Amino acid sequence: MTAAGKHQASRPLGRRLERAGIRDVAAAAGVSITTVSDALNGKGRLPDATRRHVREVADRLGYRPSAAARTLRTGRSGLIGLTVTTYGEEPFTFTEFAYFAEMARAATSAALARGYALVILPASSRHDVWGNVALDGTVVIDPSDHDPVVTELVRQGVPVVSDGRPAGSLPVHAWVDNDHEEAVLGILDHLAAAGARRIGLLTGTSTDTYTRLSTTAYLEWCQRVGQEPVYEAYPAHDPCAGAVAADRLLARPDRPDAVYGLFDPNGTDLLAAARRYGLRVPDDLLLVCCSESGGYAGTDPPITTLSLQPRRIGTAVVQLLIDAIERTEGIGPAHPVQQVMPTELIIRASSQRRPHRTTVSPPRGPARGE
Amino acid sequence: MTAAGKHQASRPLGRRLERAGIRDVAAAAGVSITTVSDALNGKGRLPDATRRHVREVADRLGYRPSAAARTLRTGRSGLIGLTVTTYGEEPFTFTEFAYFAEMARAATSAALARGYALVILPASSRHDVWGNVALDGTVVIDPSDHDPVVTELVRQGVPVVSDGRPAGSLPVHAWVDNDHEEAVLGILDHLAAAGARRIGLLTGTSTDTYTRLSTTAYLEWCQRVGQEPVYEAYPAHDPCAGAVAADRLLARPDRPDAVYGLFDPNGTDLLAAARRYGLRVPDDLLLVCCSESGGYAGTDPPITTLSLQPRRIGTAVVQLLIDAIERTEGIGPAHPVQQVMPTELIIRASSQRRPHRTTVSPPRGPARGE
DNA sequence: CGATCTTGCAGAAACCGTTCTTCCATAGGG
DNA sequence: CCCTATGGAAGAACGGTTTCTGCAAGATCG
Repeated sequence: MTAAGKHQASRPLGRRLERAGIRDVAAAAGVSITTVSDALNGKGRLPDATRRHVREVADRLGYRPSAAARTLRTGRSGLIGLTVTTYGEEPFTFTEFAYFAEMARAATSAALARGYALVILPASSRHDVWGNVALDGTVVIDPSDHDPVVTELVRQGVPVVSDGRPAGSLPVHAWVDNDHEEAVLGILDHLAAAGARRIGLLTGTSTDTYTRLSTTAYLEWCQRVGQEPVYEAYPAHDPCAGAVAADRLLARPDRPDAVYGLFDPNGTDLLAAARRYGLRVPDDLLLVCCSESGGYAGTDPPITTLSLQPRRIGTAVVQLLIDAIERTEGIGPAHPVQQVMPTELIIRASSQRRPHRTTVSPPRGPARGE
Repeated sequence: MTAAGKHQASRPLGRRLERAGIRDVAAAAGVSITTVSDALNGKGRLPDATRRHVREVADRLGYRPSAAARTLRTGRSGLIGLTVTTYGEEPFTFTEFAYFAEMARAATSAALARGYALVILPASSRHDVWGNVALDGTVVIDPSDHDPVVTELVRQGVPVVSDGRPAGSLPVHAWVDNDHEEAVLGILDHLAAAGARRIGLLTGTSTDTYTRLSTTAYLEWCQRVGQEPVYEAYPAHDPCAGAVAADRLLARPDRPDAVYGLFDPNGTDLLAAARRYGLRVPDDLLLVCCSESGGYAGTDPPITTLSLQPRRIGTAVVQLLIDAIERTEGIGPAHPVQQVMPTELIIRASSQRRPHRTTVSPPRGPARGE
């Protein structure tokens, strides 16, 4: 065959120094390329002797299959994108920082455990970067209303799973989120039970679902229990604005006697503001904030925090995504899979008026009666 | 030509649905594949009319060049690995967490700005993951003594730049680090100037260069000024051990009247311990810790921190790496490029004995005299 | 007017691992 | 004894891009 002849002939001169290729292994082992591939990937029908021999030769030659070639042929890169909606030009959000870090960590672990690696790709990336990397799927943290990148990806058939329920009609394949309403209601009830009469809220001005759902839950709760809402909203991506907002909240004439802060730094912000106004926590002011930072166990007083459990979420998101990727590339379910994860309220001194009275419960029985 | 004929003939049946390839664009535009490639990459000698036409057709077809194919051909993936030495099984270190997050953020930005994306790849990853992704280079944070992954990468000719000077004789292409000795000496002098008589150190048991250099600097300083060293070392990756070590340090009979903590959580750890022993900060105990957390501005009292400037380091590391990658693939300098970055001491109340006396400096002149 | 240079574009090799198809040989069944 | 089933392995196609080579035609120059 002319084609074959030409191909063979051109081989030697095209050979560069560089690493050993599959051909070299085949030649060294005295078998065909196919046999090498099959032996290394455990695929064909080969006697164990051949398999062992090929593996040994490959090892000796320091053979590493080319990731690029494999990706080209199989259409799988083993790469998962991790996207964060950005405020401003920085690739990550400042506000949910500890959250993001924890979540990313868990996601990385989970992906690695299944043989995938994570690529950090902020939504605001130059478009060419998105085009230049072959992704098997993408995790989107807190997708914004009609994220162009996400829509584009979905249109191209790339599986997308979001952390946080998608706003608008973003066609993600699945999402994972906390039950934010329930979490807020739980906190408000907790504060009310601790004796709060007027609970304030420190919230954000952005339109993401977390902020929106939490705020509405607060407003509804107020309406239900007949309390006038007392809240301050600030641009959550501005680290200084939080301190200012906390101050404003405590400076109000209708000053709350308990506050829940939606963002991580709100705990210290509020604590500092309380100190300025001579308010003792928890005696004059009960405090809770949403944070993943362990630092709140060591403040004076320790502050009750709501954990969104980013580790669980990160793991779940990646599992869902990889499931979608590996679901024979076939089209997934029409409706996105949705998974709601629990939150955890870590109760510390700042939200308990009585100074740590250990209540001994009765020996047995459902000690429910008051 | 037989070869050509065969190739052409086999084309139609191999065609799958899927996205438009470069061939489709070529056909639709009525030009050759070469022309399409050149037009899109601005490479060949083409009249602007052709270029525009091809671009337009490509746009209409929604053509996206295949990243895998490009990588295969050019040998460049546009991907940079970000590796963290791990303690335990988690992919990142707990202790330097804020540091890591900030650093990663800056590195991501810097990489993106130059058209690269970052892949998170813990050193402890399953080996197959490392093999399955084509990296143009790798950033290694805090490389351990003889990291097998790093040596392997270097052997393969992949550029490696490390954050933190490499221990042992790890053959990295470049490294970036702070001047840890100078930083520690600066802090000790600062504390001494604030009236400290016996400065203690909260340090780690691990052998990384940061811990080692900082500790030696402390010991040397002690020897120089004739102070008996007072320190406690603990496994820095254990979040609880820090609190215990802080407690031990302040429980000692030769209790220090000033402490520098090498790790991020040490500030709160020490503050809590001081509170337990009834020590007032800064009156009875001066405090400094190394941290990137802005939270220390809001503690009571605010704590003086040493910032390692992870943002600058992350940026520098990536710049160095990409320079190495793009240096015509040629062999870089024999000696690794080394770049020492400044640290910043953010002085707050915890390390100043006088309660914030605003010293008005004389109108002009080098007011240096005492 | 012929020779050389430039421009505009096409052809095909190369990249490299996987997969599809084909082929051989041997053993077992009819 | 022939046919088939199956284990074992080889060969070629494939994927999509870049890049090197090279060919025509028009432009320039002597």
